[in-house]
Amino acid sequence: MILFVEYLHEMRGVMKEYLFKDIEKKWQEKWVSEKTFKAIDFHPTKPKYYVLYEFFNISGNLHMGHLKGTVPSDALARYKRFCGYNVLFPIGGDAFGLPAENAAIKSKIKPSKFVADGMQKVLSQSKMLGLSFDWDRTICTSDPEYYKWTQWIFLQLLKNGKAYKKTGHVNFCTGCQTILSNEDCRNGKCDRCGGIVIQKERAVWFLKMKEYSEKLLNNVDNIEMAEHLKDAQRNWIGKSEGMQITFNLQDENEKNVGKVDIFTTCIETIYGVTYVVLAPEHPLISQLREQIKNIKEVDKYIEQTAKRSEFDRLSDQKNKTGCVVEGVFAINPFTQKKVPVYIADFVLNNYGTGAVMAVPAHDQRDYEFAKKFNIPLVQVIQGICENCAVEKTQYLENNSTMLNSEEFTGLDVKTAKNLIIQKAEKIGCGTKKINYKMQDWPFNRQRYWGEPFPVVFCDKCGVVALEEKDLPLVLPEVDDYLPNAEGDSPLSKVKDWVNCKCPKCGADAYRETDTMPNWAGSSWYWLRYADPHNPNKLADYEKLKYWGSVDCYTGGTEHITRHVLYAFFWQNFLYEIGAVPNRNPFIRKMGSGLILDDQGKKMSKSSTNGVSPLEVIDKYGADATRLHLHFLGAYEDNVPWTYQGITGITSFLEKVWSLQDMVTNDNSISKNHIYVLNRLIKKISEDIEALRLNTAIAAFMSFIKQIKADGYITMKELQYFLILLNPLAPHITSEMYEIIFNKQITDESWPKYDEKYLLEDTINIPIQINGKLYKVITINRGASQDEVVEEIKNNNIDIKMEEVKKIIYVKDKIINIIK
RNA sequence: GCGGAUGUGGCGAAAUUGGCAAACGCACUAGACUUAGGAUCUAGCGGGCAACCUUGGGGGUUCAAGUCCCUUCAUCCGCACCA
Repeated sequence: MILFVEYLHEMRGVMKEYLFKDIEKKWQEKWVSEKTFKAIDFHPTKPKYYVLYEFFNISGNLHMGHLKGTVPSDALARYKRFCGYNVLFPIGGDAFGLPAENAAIKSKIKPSKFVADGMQKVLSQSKMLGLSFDWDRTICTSDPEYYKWTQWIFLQLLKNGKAYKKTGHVNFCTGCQTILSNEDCRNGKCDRCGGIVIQKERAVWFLKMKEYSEKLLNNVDNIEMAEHLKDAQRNWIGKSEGMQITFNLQDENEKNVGKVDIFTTCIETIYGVTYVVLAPEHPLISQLREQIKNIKEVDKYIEQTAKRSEFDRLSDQKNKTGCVVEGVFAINPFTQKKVPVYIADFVLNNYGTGAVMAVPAHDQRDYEFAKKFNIPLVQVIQGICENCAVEKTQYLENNSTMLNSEEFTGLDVKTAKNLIIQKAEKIGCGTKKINYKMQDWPFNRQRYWGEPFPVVFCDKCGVVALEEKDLPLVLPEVDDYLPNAEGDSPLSKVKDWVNCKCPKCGADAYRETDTMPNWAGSSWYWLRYADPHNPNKLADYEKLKYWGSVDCYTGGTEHITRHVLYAFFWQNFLYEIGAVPNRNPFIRKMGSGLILDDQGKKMSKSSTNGVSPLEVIDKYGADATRLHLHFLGAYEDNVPWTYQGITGITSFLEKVWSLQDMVTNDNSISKNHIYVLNRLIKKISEDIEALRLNTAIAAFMSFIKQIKADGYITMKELQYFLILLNPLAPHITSEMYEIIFNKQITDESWPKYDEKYLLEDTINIPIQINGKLYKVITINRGASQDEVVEEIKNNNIDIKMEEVKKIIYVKDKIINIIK
């Protein structure tokens, strides 16, 4: 065989050394300057494909976690381009809000400067990874051109009654000096700074997210995503079906003094109610001050509760506290019997109605509380439990018999439940009701670095929205932007900015001095990429229609119950006001695993255990870094970072490079390689589509092994191989393609495999005897049982056919001989 | 407490519908080439001298189980007094 390499050597001199630094730099510069990966709006022939990676949080350097998500999406984007798609693969920076501001404060640099520098830094670092972003679409949430539209969306929310300001009890982070949403709190601590979260009364902007619960659940159903992530979202939204029941309230003299609504999912236990509990913040308390005989004691308890941090309340679940409300009784609408009323902080004011009917015989929490306060219990459903309640799971599972429940006594609980519901509806004391755990979204922060609210407060006109033409309302540059101890926004000190004229009546007015949370800008950014520089609209409707929903969205699983739910909410809203053409923002969401350090701890920007990707790139090159990290484990799994094994990757790349020395001038696929090559095409296509880079890399290695053993690769085979490998290792393959084929690899298309070359004509088939492996023989594919048995005999395998009871033969798979 | 996952060599990990467990790589061992080897190449590499045994443990279904069912243990993650 004539080695093509001899010809090549004549043409271009001997094969050069693999100098990854020069090669990678060359291609990275070329891709940027030639705009190789520009997405074309309304491409005349190619179908669109939208790959999105969560944009960078501008609070530090690129870290390993970013590579975990960006590299597979980059591979997918490159693969889809080869497949003939017009790919949109954009990037940007999430630069407003607490993370960026806290990082800026820490490094003692003004947030605006910190963010501008940070943006440049992460963009240039992602260029060093060879990521194929469309750089012309880069956005940054703290850029006025961008946040103009964040403010615009807020205005639409306000105009459509989805935003309201209300004084309420909210999570307040003692570290960040600002209110937080429920989504920002973990175990009573701030998710950003780890500070203790307490409850504070404050005037807060809320977005009516709760109203969207059912639509969000619908989004969850319609997204392609790992089931456990969907569960996490459904769990967060927390739909539960039950009844809302009204209890009348009486004073000591049995005079009606009001009523209280309670929510229950266990109406079947209505005859077992022995007390009612209100949340300490429940408005009835202040309404009934005159009737409450121990109001001092009650006030004291309420005060105590307010002082307790959420963390204390949660860590003290076993030890229930409460206070009886003397002088007020609740009347069970089914029995007309009166039961005492308590307040206790285990009842949450923001769930259901903030009041519960307590059934100590059938609810463990009620049981513990009743025991502590010596409240009697009445068992109404059969079941055995010593020193505990007979709970729902038990009695429903056994469909137990009703007790002490008037006309329902003796029925099974499932039948009784339905009849009790009917009775409640008939006597008019209750209706079926669905409750959601998810709350409205507290949407302001008392911090400097965020989108200013486009509203003013006017003594005459109240809350007045700015006119759209006056957007963006630019955040003023100030010197003193640190949060203060009172938790007021730093903007309140900027008098000439705060004081303004009412856009409606022209009178003196003042601006909202809180800013929007960091989640605001990220709740719609994927839409902006469709039309990132449009000064007149958040994005042109036709362009939004063209680019459609994100086909594959990659990013961290920690955002599943926050960012992704906010994204659903805003997209639903924007769809309803006709601003966007789809209700579902994302078709498929892939949650990436974490990178762990050698202690098994998460490696992230905030921890000190991080290994910088730049350090690895510098030492081994971008292609090697990309391959190594993804060879360590599957995309959705957590993987421990290690340098161990990176030599396997570098020697693989050396072998790839040395294919130049083995290429023949044959422009067809050789017989020896036809099956392995076709299988490789299939494997790589499927693996990239599923973001399984680890097994794809293994397949490339196996292929190379075979090529090395055979000592040659044809031109055609090498061409295919380089295209297949390009999405994972773009630099080396681009360079080799140019050297050998004198063409640009990005102009090529993805090789197709032929079904008929996936299976070889002869196969190895294991022979089992009584289910145990005995020997492996080689037969023709599709051989019949008789032919296989014949072959076994020919192979001198010691089986006496008269002893054989049964033969189980799975064609082309296995033969099991039962003796 | 509720929900979810994971458990496979010395290590990272593979394994369509149940069908040859350990692909691919690291580490390790031996050999070759070398002045040299942290380079390269070749071979070996779950355990056991063997028959055989082996996917956290125990049980089951099946001709056949890492995969399905029951049970149990361990680790990790999410939610957490949600009425």
